[in-house]
Amino acid sequence: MQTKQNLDYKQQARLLRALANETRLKIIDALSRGEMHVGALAEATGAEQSSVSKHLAVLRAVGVVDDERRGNEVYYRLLTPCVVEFFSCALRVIKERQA
Amino acid sequence: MQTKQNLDYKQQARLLRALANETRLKIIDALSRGEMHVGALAEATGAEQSSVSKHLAVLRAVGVVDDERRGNEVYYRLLTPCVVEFFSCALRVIKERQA
DNA sequence: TCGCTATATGAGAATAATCGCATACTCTCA
DNA sequence: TGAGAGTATGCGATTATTCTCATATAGCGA
Repeated sequence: MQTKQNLDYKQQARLLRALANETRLKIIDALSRGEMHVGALAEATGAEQSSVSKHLAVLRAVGVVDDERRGNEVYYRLLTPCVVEFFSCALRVIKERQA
Repeated sequence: MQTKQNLDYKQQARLLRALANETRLKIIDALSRGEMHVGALAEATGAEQSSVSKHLAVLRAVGVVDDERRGNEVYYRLLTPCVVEFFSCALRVIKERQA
């Protein structure tokens, strides 16, 4: 029998994989300061539009972001701000490693 | 010029990639309850010894775990307990997504 | 030293992630 | 309806990740 625990590991890994990309981290960081549309995110991250669009799809698939079309543009926002807390831990780990 | 920010994204992504694997999550979870040697981790995770050993190398490379040999066995322990905090957020994201 | 146990490492195959380019889709406005 | 802007998607090439099996290394006790 597949335990509930195992399912959690699978889903957690899936979420972490979604976060484990430099461009997606930049996107999340940008969105942590407020919603943005795709073009602005492309500019903010320095990545191609189609690439940003794909990264956003990954983040949306795991429920980290949300999108809303307004006219021609599609605005994205961070659904789960606690994701940003990840990074304070990440920075601590990185700092400790350097020490 | 490569900014400090960009380096941070790169390192954060590296750390997240190290965490983004089901078996490694199981390992971290097991270690959060106390140090364990490789064989015990293999049994706890249900993965092969050589596989566990490689996963441990990945975690060690990013500074999340530490190892110490005692006789024939090598004991691993979690260096950065805050990593476990990741998961409360992860679970929240997953729960919110299901809602 | 020899045999045994525990762990680590290497090679190769299979799978997954990423990127760039081209193109399709969607909405607005004239 | 047609043009143009903004966004999404499909495809192929490249690179990264993961697994398994075989082998190497390290320490133990006889």
